Amino acid sequence: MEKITISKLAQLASVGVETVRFYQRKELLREPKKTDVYRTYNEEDAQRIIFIKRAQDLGFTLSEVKELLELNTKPRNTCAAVKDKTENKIKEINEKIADLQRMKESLEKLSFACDSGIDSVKQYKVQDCFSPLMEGCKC
Amino acid sequence: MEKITISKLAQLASVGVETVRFYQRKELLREPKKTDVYRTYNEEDAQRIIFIKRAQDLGFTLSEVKELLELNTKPRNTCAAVKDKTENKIKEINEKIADLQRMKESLEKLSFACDSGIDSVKQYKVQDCFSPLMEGCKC
DNA sequence: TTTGACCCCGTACTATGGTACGGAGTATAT
DNA sequence: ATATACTCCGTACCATAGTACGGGGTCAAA
Repeated sequence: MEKITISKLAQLASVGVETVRFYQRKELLREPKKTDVYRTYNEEDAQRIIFIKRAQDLGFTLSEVKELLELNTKPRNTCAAVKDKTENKIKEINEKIADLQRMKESLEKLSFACDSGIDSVKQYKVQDCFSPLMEGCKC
Repeated sequence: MEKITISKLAQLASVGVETVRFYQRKELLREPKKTDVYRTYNEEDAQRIIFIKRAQDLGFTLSEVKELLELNTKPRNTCAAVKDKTENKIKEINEKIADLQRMKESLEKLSFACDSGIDSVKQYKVQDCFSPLMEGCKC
């Protein structure tokens, strides 16, 4: 098995070398032991970076991702604390999904309006179109 | 009806005055006519800002939000073009929802593992926990 | 042994989305 | 008429998430 250098790791995880170094500075990724002069990584490191990227795509910030990653790796986290944080993240995700669903419905309405011709689209103002997003707003 | 000044607008939309000015510079918000020396806003301006904020929360960048807002306001947008952009946004949203759903399932697994006690949680490594997120990855 | 590709490290620069600051004018209440 | 609160404008600064750069060391093949 070949040694995984930083550039190989970056390649495996589809990020830049600088991004790997950046994640290490931010303590999102461990600083691997230097067997000789150079750092040697393993597959878990690659998986970790891929995880970070995915979570980021879902709208989590790097510090939130860090939290997620630490949920079950820090020994001081009691079972209850882990469950608590996890449940909070689930709630956040549920809210995001609900918002996206509303947004989607609005866009579908707009798309449908497009089928009936330009005039009906013109009548369909932004504020009307996205009104489900504005629910509960009294301004 | 009272005049809506910039600070009132900011208050209505729960943002800072500087944010309003920033959105104007970015052309996300119109520069209102100055009836006298000061700018006077209306309720639509407030709704627009609230919309921007909501869309942002869903993971849209300001330039994406701008696109969304321009979907049906620019007269040059033909019906077909509007529909096209709209459909693309719907696809994006569907992908985001699917990702969030997977993430949620993973977190629910973790939460469930917590119920069985600390040992099973400890055995539940990050990479295992979030494995649904890693599907289709061969590294 | 030298050339090219890679590594190390620190520092600087970029874009996004604001936030703050400072000097000047205006509006209003006392 | 003067305080103070608000407006205007430009510019500078901040955090986040990288990206680039430059000077040096190392390694492996020709």
